[in-house]
Amino acid sequence: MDMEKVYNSKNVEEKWYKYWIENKSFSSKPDKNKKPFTIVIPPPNVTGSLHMGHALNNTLQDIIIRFKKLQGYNTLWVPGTDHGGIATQNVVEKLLKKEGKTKYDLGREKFLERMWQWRNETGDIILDQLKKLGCGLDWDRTAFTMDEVRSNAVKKAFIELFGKGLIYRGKRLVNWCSRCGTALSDIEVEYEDEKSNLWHIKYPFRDSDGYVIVATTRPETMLGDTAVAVAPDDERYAGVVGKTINLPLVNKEIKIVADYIVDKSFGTGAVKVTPAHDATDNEIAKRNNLELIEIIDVSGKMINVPEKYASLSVIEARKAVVADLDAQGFLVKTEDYSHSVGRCYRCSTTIEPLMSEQWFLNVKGMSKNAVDAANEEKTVFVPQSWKKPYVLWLENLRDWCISRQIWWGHRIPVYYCVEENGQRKPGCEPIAAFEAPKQCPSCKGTKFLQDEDVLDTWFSSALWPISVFGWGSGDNNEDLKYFYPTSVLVTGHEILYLWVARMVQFGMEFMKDIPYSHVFIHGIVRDKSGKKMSKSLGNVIDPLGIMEKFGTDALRFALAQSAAPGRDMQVSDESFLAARNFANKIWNASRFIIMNLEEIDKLNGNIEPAELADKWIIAEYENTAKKVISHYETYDMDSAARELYDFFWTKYCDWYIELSKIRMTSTDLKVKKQVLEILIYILKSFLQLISPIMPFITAEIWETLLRQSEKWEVKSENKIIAETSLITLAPCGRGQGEGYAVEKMSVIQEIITKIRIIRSEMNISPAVHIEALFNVLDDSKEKIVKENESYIKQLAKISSIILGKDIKRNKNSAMAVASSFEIFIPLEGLIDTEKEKNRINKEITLAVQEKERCENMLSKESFVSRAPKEEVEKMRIRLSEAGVKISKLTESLEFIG
RNA sequence: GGGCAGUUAGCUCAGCUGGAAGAGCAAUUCCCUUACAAGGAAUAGGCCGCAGGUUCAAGUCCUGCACUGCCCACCA
Repeated sequence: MDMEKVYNSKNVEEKWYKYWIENKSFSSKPDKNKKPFTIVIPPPNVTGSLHMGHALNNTLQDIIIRFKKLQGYNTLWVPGTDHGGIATQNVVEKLLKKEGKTKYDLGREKFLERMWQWRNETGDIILDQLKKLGCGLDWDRTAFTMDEVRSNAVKKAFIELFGKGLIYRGKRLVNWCSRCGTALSDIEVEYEDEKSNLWHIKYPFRDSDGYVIVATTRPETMLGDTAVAVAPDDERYAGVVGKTINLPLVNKEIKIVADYIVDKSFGTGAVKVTPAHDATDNEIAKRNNLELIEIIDVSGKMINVPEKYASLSVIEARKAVVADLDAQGFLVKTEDYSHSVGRCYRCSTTIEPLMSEQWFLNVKGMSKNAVDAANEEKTVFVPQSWKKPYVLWLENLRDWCISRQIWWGHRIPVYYCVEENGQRKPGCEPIAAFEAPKQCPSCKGTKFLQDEDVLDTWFSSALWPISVFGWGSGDNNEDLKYFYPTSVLVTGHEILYLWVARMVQFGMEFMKDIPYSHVFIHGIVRDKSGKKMSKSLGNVIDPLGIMEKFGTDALRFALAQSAAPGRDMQVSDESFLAARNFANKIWNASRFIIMNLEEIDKLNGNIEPAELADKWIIAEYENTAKKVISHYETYDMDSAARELYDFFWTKYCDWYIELSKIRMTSTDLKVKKQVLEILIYILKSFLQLISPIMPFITAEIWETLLRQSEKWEVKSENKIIAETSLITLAPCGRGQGEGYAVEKMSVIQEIITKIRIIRSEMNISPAVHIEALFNVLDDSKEKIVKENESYIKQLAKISSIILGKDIKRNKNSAMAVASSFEIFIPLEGLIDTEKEKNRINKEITLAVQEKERCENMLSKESFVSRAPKEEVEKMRIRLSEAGVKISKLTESLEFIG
């Protein structure tokens, strides 16, 4: 059996993923006899390349899926990608630009061909990267939001909503990105603070002297002003409401109106109203029946304005208007001012609110259903704190602008009956249908044109949990019945509204049921200094590089370990290094055991705890397993990872394996076999428990271990760790009732530690075995030491032990006081008296502090009378132990002289 | 403006329903002890953000404040 001295992740990872794929380890079909556990992946964009956020998100999902599989569920994790709408179109447009072309040069059809070509060539890269990450996805089910099945779902959804009258067309103020040339929904706008100015402009009355001063951050829009608004209760303007103003530069008559939304404490208390280019102003206009003048067009150029400003860009117009206002004496002052500006979430271009004819989805009913589901705890948030903002958002939702003026996406399935020349016939209703209708129901015309717009990419994303199971393509869908609703959605909070809320809305609308019962919201991965990772900051850690350098299991473990639900995390090379070291520790502990199996006959799995350490490690393990399982179930991956780390390293390796060496070197193979059975039982259990986090290394060790311990006579289905049920869920039971083992063991551990300290501080070489004498202070503990002398000898390098009462200290010896023993280490010629004095003095200081603390507490009548009896008793014990310690230490100090 | 997190060792973070401050990394000392130097044994390092309150007892519960970060908002 050759195991390399250091864990080599590369070969192992390739080997096992290939094995899993070949054996269809991740595929799942409806099975009435098993409970399903289902996750659908948040589909990465086809433009995506695996970043830390993906790595975290998918590692967490994989941990859940693999854990649930161990628990015996019929698990399914559905993979797929999102076509990514604007983002993807932008990428291809950039490529065209390098060739000196625009999409218009190609035309819609050729451009889409180009898009598909690009998608087919590069769109699956991220899926391959998920394979490297070890994700147990059922690849036969790979879905794409624009493939045929998903497109059918989109059409079906649109047609249904259209039929119910929930989708409608209207001209409204929308968020417009002039670079992308499309409308955006409210949440696709990102606000960012920007330094700018607040311009104070004089608006003179038309029929009398005087003026009002308005303050604005957008002076150019004054060209489209149709009113000035003031607060109804603003005394400064009490007399002027209803008066007319002569709009400077335009020479147009506008009214002064009163509206509650105006905040009299801001600026001058008077607001210029540009209904066609500002959301608030638009509402003021509606309430006051104001005229709407569009002065900015879809390309961001000025229109319907005096000739000298026409066709200027917004920024140019701003400069010109400010200059002219100033020249004509209307500009009162210019203040520095910082305010937030909306930007396109895909290209960062400043968003221009403008009037546009778009498709909207009325979301009121759906939102209410989604809110109810949350309030009835049908959708449970982890952590719970996300429920409130989620509900609040849904409750204040405006209708969703679902049309986009781009080409890449689901074209709106609405057909218009047209004349031969392509003109829409005014009397005929638009028809929503899967395909172009044959005949117009009203005019019997046969020529149709499809709507030019495509749907918001999030429309198809919202259908994802049902479309991946084929909703919209054929009836009697077994998959949908069996797997829907899914079990949990795992996502970062940045798409809670953009995506999560909408899936719930659509799920309630089309399936009358929530899409998932749990929403597990994890944090964002940040860099070492707490900054969000981004290409522009250059602080990105590439997960692929980490996998290459430290191994995939190390990456996964490090991510799991810092993934407290709902909290952002910082990762750095050090955390991956530590995880890599842990993987290596697992590897080497296993290697030690496997090496020792060589001369042993096959093991049968009979566990017979023969001595204290056996009972202790079993008790410790079962305790750990209980906690870890509960942590997995509550998505506390960080706690699970930490618990496993601590158990394995500090309990199993540092103590149990070290102690097992006593029996391991025994010439009696029965003794050796007995301890190996336990070593392997614990190791296997541990490997299973941690396998959801570290699937590769555990699979490799599992196989090697079974091959060696059972001499290949292992049932084939048991070879694969992921395909066995969790043995830890059925503990052997030998650890039960052994709580005392933990206590007894701690007596031994304390003694060993005390001796180690002496060795370390006295600089005694580990090669030198020394003598130890124990003066028993507590009779009840004497037996424990007597029975387990070998442990002390082994781990503290003691050659012989003398145990008894009234044992006195030798000259030239070091001493220490453990809770129930005085320990003497004779150090003829080795002792450094000064050092020993210092050490004992230090101990005394600590003990005195302890004693004072206890006395203090016990002297308080309130404590003694009010605290629980156990606490008072504990304090008394502590006091007496401290007292003994001090007297023994002082005694020995005097002894040294 | 509203809401939500966080503030514990030099760094990254644990500390459950209140009862003697923990881990990893970094630092110091000693050790290649036949699983592992990607390791072992030990050491040092903390007014647990600040101020009050509840309690016999507060890192832990309550209130206020400060700072940091995030989300939301009709920030002219």
